[in-house]
Amino acid sequence: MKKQPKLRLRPTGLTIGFISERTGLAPSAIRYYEEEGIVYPHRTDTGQRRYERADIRRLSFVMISQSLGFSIAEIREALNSLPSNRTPTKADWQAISERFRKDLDARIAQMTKLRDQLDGCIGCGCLSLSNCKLYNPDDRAKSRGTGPRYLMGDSPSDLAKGT
Amino acid sequence: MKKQPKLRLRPTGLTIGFISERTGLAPSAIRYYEEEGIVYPHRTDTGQRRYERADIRRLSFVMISQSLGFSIAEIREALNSLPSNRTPTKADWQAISERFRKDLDARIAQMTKLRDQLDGCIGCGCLSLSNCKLYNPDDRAKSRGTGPRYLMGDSPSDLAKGT
DNA sequence: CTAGTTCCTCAAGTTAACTTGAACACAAGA
DNA sequence: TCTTGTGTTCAAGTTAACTTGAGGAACTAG
Repeated sequence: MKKQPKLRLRPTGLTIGFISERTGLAPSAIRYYEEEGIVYPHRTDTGQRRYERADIRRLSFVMISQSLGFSIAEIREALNSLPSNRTPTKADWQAISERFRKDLDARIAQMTKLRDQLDGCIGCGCLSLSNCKLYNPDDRAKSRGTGPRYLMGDSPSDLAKGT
Repeated sequence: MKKQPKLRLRPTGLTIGFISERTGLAPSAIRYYEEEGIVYPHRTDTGQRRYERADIRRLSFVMISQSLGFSIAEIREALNSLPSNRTPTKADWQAISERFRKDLDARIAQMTKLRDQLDGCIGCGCLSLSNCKLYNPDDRAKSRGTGPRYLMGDSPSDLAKGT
């Protein structure tokens, strides 16, 4: 039932379908990543995308990073630190991994702290008070959420007013 | 310049503006939480919402939980375990806090594990291989993301086919 | 009583990270 | 050659968690 992948490679490079199979990403996602400046395939004379082997690793890194909670923007920024003139080496990848590791460490520490405060604080009377430790804006996780989520004193209007 | 809050309470209950000031939530957010089944204020005969003091704590819990990464749906589910016939006690709140703590513990452990694998794995040759530990679906953080994010073998079509 | 503030509803916009669909071009195999 | 199978673009839909705006109604202060 399963079609043999057949290494669609043609002298020009790897097709999007091939990349899709190897990474597990949908072609639409891979095209989206191109719009987002994460991969830059070249085109055949008829306009089809052709990728390099290094792009598989690039996209794999994206997937892993996302599962760790990083946004496309953060990932793009990190990838920009890779050399553009040559294929990234092991050391190049480890350098950017290091940055993410630090961020991860910080987030783990913060969550641990919040978790420890949760037990003591949730049942206490301070829950509605502004001086509760859980309310300390510094201790709050950065809003890694979705839509317009302008948490206290961080609204666009405030920024516009230049306060 | 700042208006004295004046405890807008009226025999009927607390107004949305008062709740908004105490929690820091925008009135629009509070109304949204009502749609989402998180608070159920009663109405005056002219249709205005009136809240109880316990709702402040309820909403505070929502904010804390969100900062810990829980979704509205999860929070609503947790809140549903609170007694509806009486004002929740300290013990009630601690019970639901306990559930979230467990979840937090698990997430921290998972992130720690991923972080530890990241160093060794990011630079190795396995990044593009399907047997890399970082690719193990079980080890992947649950997609807590936003839009349609049907990660490998979890597409709606698969579910529809009843696989 | 009138002005100003607060509240109401409902529809539509926002962000992120993609997916889905239409309409069409190109490529590969029998 | 003819038919699938892939590939391309572009517009629009999706989810979550809200915000913004329009157009009114009601409460409060002076």
